[in-house]
Amino acid sequence: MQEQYRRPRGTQDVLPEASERLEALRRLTRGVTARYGYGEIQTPVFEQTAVFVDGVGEGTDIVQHERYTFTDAGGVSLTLRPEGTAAVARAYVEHNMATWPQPVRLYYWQPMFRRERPQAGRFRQHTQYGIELVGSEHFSADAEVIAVGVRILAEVGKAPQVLVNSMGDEVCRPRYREALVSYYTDHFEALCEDCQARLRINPLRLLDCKRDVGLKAGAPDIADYWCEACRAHFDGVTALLGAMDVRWTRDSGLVRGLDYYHRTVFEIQDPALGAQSTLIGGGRYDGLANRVGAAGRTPGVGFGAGAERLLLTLPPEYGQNRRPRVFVARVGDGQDAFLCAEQIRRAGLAADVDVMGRSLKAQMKDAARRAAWVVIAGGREWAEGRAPVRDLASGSTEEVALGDLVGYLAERVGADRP
RNA sequence: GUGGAUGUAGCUCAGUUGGUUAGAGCGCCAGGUUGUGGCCCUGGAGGCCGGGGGUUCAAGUCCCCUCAUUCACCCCA
Repeated sequence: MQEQYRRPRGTQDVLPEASERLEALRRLTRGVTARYGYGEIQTPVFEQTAVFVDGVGEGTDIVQHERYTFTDAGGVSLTLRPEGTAAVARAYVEHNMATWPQPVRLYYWQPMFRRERPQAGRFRQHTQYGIELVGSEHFSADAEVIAVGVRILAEVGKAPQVLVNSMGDEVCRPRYREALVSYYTDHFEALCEDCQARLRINPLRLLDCKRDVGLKAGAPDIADYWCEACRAHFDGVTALLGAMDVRWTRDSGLVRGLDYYHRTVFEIQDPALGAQSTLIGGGRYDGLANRVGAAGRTPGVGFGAGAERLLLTLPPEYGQNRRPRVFVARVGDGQDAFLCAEQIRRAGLAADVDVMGRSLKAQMKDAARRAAWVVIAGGREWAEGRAPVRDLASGSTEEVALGDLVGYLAERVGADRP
């Protein structure tokens, strides 16, 4: 086959079935989030490039290699949104949300763009659902955010395991970082190529190495370097998780790649996904708002969840509640059928009608694929004020007076009406 | 960006040591039933065998390049 035009690499056409799944998930997240008091925010698909460069951090992969950046006709550098938090922080500052009653609870459901090499569960455009709890420094805010993530997964039938860690703060992180660098510098020769680079660029990520040759075990643990405040914060968060019966484990190697993270970081994974196992990832970002122009200290916690990735872990029937529809089959010229379908729709039910000019037999065949009930319009019975209504599941046909037709169908299609 | 695997009909695949007009199942359309689906039967549409180049009398089959998909690394949702 000759295909001249193809969708860009790593993007997807969301066809009706997938669309329904996505929409079902969106409804679910919206419902859960609303119960926790979060309001939706929608930010532009693109921002001034500086929002992400300053917000996410110059040294991160996201801004270094994965940006979709362009210059518009006015010479302004714009970047397609690669992640949600920096944009929300920008909006928080721009709209003076610091003057709103604190904390401010926001959630978003938006497409994100990163120029990565696609693979299972990783796309160049994906939909991310995320929440941000801005304005509270208290550990219970972290626990609430994690609870929302756990709740979402529980509602789709998962019993999630939460990985938590603390990256420390401006007091203790530098001390730890120093210890880590000195430890790995002593073992420089044993490090893989990537890790030798990490040592310079982002030493904390050394802990992430998957080709570790046993160095990790002897590496200093950040928990031993936490200052009193960070330790208390971590204990507070995990105590609340425990009290909620959330299964959590501390992962001393869990570090997130974005510069704005501070103290709590967490991930919720699903091993079914292979390499891209992180369903939800997030943490606390107390300094972020300042990076994008906030005057005072504006703490915050949040997470992002990949919608398509989450869908990959759900059974195919998720979100596929096929609603019974009514099919109006045509006998004769078709005007009766066409108008009958209109009547049914006006009553709030879903109805299909043949627009192919097919034979009755072909219409029946078609109806069997897309409907649960068939009304035959325009024939002998119709002329006498009745219509045969066939139940495709049982195969039985009943004749219904035209005046009662809509009511008859409404009663049977009932709760399944769209 | 790096490495591996895979590209034949809408889908899943077959195509023998390179050899005439490239096949199957499912799906789709129509007919068998001038007014009735699911089973069955018959017929039909639909392929420059991902693209380009090369070797050969001859290439879906061999070689090179390229593009795409996919898995892993990297990174992340």
